[in-house]
Amino acid sequence: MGRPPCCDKVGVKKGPWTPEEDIILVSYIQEHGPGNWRSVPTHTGLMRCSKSCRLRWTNYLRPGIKRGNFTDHEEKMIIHLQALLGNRWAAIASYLPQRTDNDIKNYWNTHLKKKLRKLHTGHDGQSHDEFSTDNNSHQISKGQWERRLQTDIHMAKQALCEALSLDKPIDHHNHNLGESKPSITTTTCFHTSCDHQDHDHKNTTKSHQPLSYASNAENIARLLESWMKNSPKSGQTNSNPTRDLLQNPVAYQPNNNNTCTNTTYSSSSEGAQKSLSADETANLTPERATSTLCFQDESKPHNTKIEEPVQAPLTLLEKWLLDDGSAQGHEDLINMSLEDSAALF
DNA sequence: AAGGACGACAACCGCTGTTCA
DNA sequence: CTGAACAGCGGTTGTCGTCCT
Repeated sequence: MGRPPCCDKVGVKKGPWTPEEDIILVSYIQEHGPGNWRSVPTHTGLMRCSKSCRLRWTNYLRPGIKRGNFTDHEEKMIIHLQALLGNRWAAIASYLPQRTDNDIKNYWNTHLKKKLRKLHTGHDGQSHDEFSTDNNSHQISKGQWERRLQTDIHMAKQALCEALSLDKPIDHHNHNLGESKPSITTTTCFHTSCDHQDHDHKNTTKSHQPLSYASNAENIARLLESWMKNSPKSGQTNSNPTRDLLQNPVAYQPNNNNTCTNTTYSSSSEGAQKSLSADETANLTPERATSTLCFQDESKPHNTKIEEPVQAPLTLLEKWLLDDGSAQGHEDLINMSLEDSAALF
């Protein structure tokens, strides 16, 4: 009955990951793709819990992750999305495909919370901080839940309508939906979202680099750099894929690798997609649809169920999601003042 | 220069919903 | 149908680096 245990707690290593472990993990995922985390520790010999492996991959090693400084644009996105969605970091992260929920959460807790508190204190001299859950949550909770309920109903209706209109032509921006393998579009997608996100931040050089696996190679190169510093000789134990990767990262771009299919790698950015419901996906703007659809995860079967709707019932968000001229809506959202977003609650 | 305070971030913990044997 | 394991998520903690006194 049931499944075999995930991992026995005895002898499981904790704490920071070493570069060696990272490389082992990446090598393994290179060959087998993400997913089936349970088998990862046994197959790799890593003394880590499968959960830890998954987290390490999703939060740090997977392709397409942008690390380091958040741009103003991203910052504004986070602030407004947090106002709309609350602390639903995964949902927020789905709007920032290159950032992980953990990253966003950390950034919020360390930077933005403070920044906003300061800003609010500066405004009227007293700190009524809607972002510290203590003060305001009681006041807003009722209305918030009512709105959420309304949205749930609305989204459910919408999903039903869409489900019933089967002959309805597929939305122009969903042209990728039927494709089983997103393939090289991953790169394109990243470019698209990059270009959009960094519209006004052209001096953020890294974000314009080709992403797909190259981005991961960037990660690996980084970790290897420190690894080499620490223990140069241990590199000899690497598996071939890793060495190949290090010597020729381009060879590990999805198209060039037989064992690692396009799907495997483009799918590995599950975090980017995971929180989007079918509805959301269906209503995405072209660029967002492209950038998210190519993150379909093979390890995570197509999610046909209706996930929880975005609990941002607000016309602005709906407009953003639904409008043909979504770019404008997007900008509206970004340009919305903090007071506006706070006023939504 | 020392050490305490603080900030940043990676990783862990615990809970919940889903999947599978 | 049941229960164990998986996967995902948000909150919290631990550790390391930097700043300040």
